[in-house]
Amino acid sequence: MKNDEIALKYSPQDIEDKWYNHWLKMNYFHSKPDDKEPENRYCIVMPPPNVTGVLHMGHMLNNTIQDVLVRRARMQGKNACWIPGTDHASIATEAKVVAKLKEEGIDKKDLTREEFLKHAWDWKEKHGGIILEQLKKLGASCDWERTKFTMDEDLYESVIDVFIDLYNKGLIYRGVRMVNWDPSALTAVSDEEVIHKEIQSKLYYLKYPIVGEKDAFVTIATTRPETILGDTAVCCHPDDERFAHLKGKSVIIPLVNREIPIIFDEYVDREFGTGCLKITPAHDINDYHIGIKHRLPSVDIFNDNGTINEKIELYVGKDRFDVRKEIVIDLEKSGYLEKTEDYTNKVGFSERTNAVIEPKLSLQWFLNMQDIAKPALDVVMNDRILFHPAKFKNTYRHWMENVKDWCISRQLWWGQRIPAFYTPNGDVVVAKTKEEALEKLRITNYELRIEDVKQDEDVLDTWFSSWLWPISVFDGIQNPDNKDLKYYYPTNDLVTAPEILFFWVARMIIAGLEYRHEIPFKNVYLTGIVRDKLGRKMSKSLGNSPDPLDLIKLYGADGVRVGMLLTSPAGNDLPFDESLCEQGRNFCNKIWNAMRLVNGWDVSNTIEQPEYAKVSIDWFDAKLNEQLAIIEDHFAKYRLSDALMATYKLVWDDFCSWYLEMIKPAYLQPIDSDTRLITLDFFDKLLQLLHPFMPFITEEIWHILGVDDIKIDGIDDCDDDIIVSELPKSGNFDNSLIDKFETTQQVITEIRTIRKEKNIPQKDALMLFIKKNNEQHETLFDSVIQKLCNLEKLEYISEKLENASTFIGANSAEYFIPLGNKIDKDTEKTKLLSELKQAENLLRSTQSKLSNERFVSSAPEPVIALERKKQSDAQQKINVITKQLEQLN
RNA sequence: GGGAGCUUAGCUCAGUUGGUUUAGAGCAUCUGCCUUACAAGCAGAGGGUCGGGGGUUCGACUCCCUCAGCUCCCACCA
Repeated sequence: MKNDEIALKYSPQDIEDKWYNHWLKMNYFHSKPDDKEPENRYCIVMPPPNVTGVLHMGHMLNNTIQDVLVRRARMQGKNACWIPGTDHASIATEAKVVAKLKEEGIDKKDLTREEFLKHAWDWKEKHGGIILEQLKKLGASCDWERTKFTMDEDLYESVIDVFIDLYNKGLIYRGVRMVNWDPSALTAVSDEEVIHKEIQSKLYYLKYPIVGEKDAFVTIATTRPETILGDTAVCCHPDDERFAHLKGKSVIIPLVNREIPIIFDEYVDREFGTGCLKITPAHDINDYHIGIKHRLPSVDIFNDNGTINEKIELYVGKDRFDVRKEIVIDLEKSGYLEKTEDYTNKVGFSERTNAVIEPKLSLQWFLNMQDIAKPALDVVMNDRILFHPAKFKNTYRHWMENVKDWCISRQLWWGQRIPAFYTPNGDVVVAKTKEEALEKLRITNYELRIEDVKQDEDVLDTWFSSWLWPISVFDGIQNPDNKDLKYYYPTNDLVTAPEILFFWVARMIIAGLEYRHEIPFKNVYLTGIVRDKLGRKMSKSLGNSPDPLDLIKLYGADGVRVGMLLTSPAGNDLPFDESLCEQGRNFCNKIWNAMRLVNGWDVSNTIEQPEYAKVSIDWFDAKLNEQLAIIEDHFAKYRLSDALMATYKLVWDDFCSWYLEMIKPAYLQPIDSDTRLITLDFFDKLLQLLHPFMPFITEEIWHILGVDDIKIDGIDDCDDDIIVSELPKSGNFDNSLIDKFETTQQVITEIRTIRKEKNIPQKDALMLFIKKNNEQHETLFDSVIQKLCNLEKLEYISEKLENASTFIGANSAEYFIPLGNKIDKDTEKTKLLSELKQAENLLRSTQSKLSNERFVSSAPEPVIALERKKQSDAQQKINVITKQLEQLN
């Protein structure tokens, strides 16, 4: 393509869809098992986003990282597979569906389970997968043919099978748990849906008369006086001497007039309140456990809607808050209220209805985690699974060592329904179908009919399906020997957020070890949270999150990807700022313009390769290989931001600012063909290196600079797309070349500074005279200095030059640029004096070290040698400066 | 209340088992340039007593103690 056909600025909108469709058409994203060895296979399973969700910045970061990893693996010749999918997210999705129905005037309570699920599936069909379509705009190279959904038939069945299996192993049981009951919505809500707020409330001190002792009381403090209706004991600390005399006694509940025992338990905090606690097992989880320990009865005082139930003889049918007011008055009247104090405590509110949450005991399904968690702890502690960054190992261990049983039932309809079946008299069996359940139940009750059998109404926790994800996407639960599973499992990398380390990552490891006897992934890359400038988490409810698709429109997908990755080392939060995307876009444009430069050259086969081009090529070749090794190392350590930054600097600074300036021919002059070819080769390698980060622009430029004779669908040379090209590998390089050029760069910078100070335009040629003061002086890059600084002459001299601007380079070489009357002795002198001061400081610090006996005797030899070299360098420099100063005077 | 982590330039972060410089990078800032690849740019420059204090050491951003501030996780007190 000719330059006059190429846009002056990179325009992502024109090419992104073109290339994405092309990649899809060529089926590059699709992977199937082949005969490659395990080390040449690469697989990531995407953390499935909520099926009805829309793309937010967190997804952008997470999926950009995965795409970088999978594209790099693909270019390393691995059979790379990235499996996408969505999660049914039972709570969130059900809430959305309920809200949508409400808008239509439909109340969930008026629907049957089947009717509701029909609505939910309709919603899923309509909105499900929008998020996956959005990921395509980002450039995500997922194997879309393998897209899964956690409620797909096979994944659904896998969950049921696992439940049955764990039940049969005796690991799943039913138990009582305190749930967060929303008396307004009449449902239990999850911990995540409870908002804790600080509330100004009161602490009521109530007097309980002691049985058999006249006018003797024990005082307890409570924030919820209405719950005395459900008291079944009063509890003190066994070592608390104040209450020692109460052992074996009992008290009367005020107003209720029920006698309850005084018990002793170390749970009680002696410092709080009166040191004496009332026990209400039905309405507090701690009280519940104390109740079990001390075999106390449990008195449930509330109806589901938060009113007092009929079993309680007082205040029946009245609301809990009304009762609180009334009971305080009644207690006071009867003389049982000792005092009230202001008190601040935290109260849970329902996120959905804003009702005060009532802790309520209920029967739930649990998974015993004790034994199955152990191996999952080991594989992380012994580094079979690596966390990036490793600091999360601590948090993981802490959790796994204190693991609690997992409550896996949820009072919802959207999800995998628990395969437990009940008879009218309360017998329970676990079975795959109702028919199977009936069969089992008939063993003891052969008269039972199918309509007598009722399935559990609850569904399983969403995580109980996602913990199987790395296995179930391959149908590995139902088909443990299938080819895909054997090929791709264990997967390589998992990219996710630290917030769900326990909810999800730990449980996947547990499931992997339980069902495959093998870890599910080898590396876990933990991303941070995307925050706004004020440090707040970006969220839809705060409205502080930009729409990722708008950003892509503005800056291009590549620009946004670079922006996301620039400041997000693994495990660190990402303080997002749109200017980061701007930086990404600017980088695209820089690469684009470098392409326009290289693409626009006329080539000559007759002119010889200039000396400056030869050395420049040697230098850049060394630099490239040096940086390739560094970038490979960054990737090996999962330091993606560092890898990107190293690439960024290699392209922008080393290639564009130095190399291209060094080799580019004068205006309208042709370039020799050798230099052009090698430059194109460098460019290709850089594009390949950039491709995982910036897939679109690199594919476009790859084709513009590539051979352009074959065209398919208007696209050049289809067999040779960068996405499937072979990534360059680091090779040997001459390190001394890099060092030598570094001193050259310093010389060039000094000359540019002089030009700037003296206001000499670049087009005015200068003369440079150099006085070597050391045999080590390097002349290799003189031709480059001459070219970049526009020197008409570069000459070595043995005597100092007057009326020249001077500076001192490496090895104390003196550089002179004759400027005639432009020289101002005073400024030259100040310059020299400040350099002298620096050199003297260095000399002093080295001398003090070297004169220290103990330093010389205990420091290792190389350290001392270095110090000696610093000393002699400083000394030499001081001598040179001193002489120059003498001449100025 | 328990646990983990963090504190280096205006911002975001590197700094590997203490000794490669006079502690680095990107962005931002300042100065000069519309120099025919690129003003979404070029060239140059400035900026840090490495949170405070103490200790170990010939030598500390790096190791130990202590104080202060911030963050996250878990559990929540009637």
